[in-house]
Amino acid sequence: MNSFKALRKEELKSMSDRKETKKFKKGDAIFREGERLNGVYCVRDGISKLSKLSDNGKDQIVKLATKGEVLGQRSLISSECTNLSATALEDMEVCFIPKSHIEDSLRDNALFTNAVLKLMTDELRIADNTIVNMAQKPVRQRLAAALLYLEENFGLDNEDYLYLKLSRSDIADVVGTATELLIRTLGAFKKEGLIATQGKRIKLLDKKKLTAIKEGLQ
Amino acid sequence: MNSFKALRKEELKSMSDRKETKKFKKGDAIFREGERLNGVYCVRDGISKLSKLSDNGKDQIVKLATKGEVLGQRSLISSECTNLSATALEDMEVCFIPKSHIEDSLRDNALFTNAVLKLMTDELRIADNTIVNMAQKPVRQRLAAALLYLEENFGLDNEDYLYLKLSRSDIADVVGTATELLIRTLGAFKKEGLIATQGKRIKLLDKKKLTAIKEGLQ
DNA sequence: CGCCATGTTGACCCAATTCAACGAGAGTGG
DNA sequence: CCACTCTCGTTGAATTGGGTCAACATGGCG
Repeated sequence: MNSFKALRKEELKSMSDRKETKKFKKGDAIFREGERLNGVYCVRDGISKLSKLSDNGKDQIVKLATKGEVLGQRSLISSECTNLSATALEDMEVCFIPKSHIEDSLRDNALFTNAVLKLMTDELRIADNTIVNMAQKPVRQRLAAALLYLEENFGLDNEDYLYLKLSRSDIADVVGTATELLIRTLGAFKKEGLIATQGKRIKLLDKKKLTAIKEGLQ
Repeated sequence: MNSFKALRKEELKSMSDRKETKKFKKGDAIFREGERLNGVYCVRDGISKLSKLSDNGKDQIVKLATKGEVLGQRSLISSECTNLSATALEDMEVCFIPKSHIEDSLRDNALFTNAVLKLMTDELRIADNTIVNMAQKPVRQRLAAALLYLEENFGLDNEDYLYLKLSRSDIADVVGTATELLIRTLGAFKKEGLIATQGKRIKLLDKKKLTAIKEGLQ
């Protein structure tokens, strides 16, 4: 899933030479909506959220990006300001790859370009599906989907709780609803025995039923 | 906006030689969600909708594609079944370009690949914005946005009505709501003097106010 | 220990869906 | 040319879903 696998050895070496490794603390902004980037950020460790502020002042999380994923490539390819903000959800280690490197590889390395292209088409498919979900499905279904997604992509900690500990309001921003309703819906899931919570931590107890809910069968 | 501009003359010629021109009548399916395509469709004339069926049985229109736009390239690049259905909204003329041609050009013509890549990033930005709108904005705002979009992209007929005459339920599928609410919201706009209607035809009367509504200022 | 951010709950209100009914135009077959 | 039916547009009323505001709890952290 990492387009950088397609880079030739020399390119990789040349990138490693020049790359800066930056560290971000939990909560730090990697970049903000509307900034002009002069490179991309490749996540070496930690998890970040990509979000966009709506007119009404609320954030919508569009994507969660983790190790190996690249932030900001879109803005770079279309040479526009960033459409999204990137924020660290954990302490992160990120390496910065200057614009010129990416441009060179896009021009000279067809394998790389095709890998990026494939990534984009995958993201586009996901985005289309998300549009349908947001437009057509109630919060209960979207929350079930989000919880399963969090387990699928970020796994569990050593006590079987979801590894990624999002704040309630971050989960609400993923689902696209108000924090209060998110909490109430989590409460409903708990009452139904689908999840358990301890503080902000969440454990999935009945993935079958959650899947059924996600698909609108309950 | 057309990635085919980046094709070399020989490629274009070779494509023209082999291309089949297909005609579709209003309402015809060009392809359906889940089909496997062995080529892409380039719209020569007419307008089509790209839509996806949600679990709950309702359609969501994700994109409207018109002259010069290409349908099905995503499925082809990621070699998957189509994620969306394409349906003719008017009588259409479409030319089919077989898979092998696209693959050849993606392999050999970096200019073409980069053009497609740029297209994808643009669509991805639009998709992200749509996600935020669907998740965060009420129907009234989304409808105002949709009407302005229809004027912007498809223009007016000779009586200043929106050129593209969508059925109420198609507009509802663009906005992501039920037909009844769509009609009521149109009614509200009419009462406020923002639009006029004659049968299914719609005329925008006050684009400033519509823009304000779209942005959540009213 | 106190403070501030976050989590939680209740109550109220508005937005949106749903079901049901009716009207109007567009074929279609008699 | 007229019923006939079918789809589409429209309206009403009932119900549910979701958002908002306000209050209060809790829990890390200086």
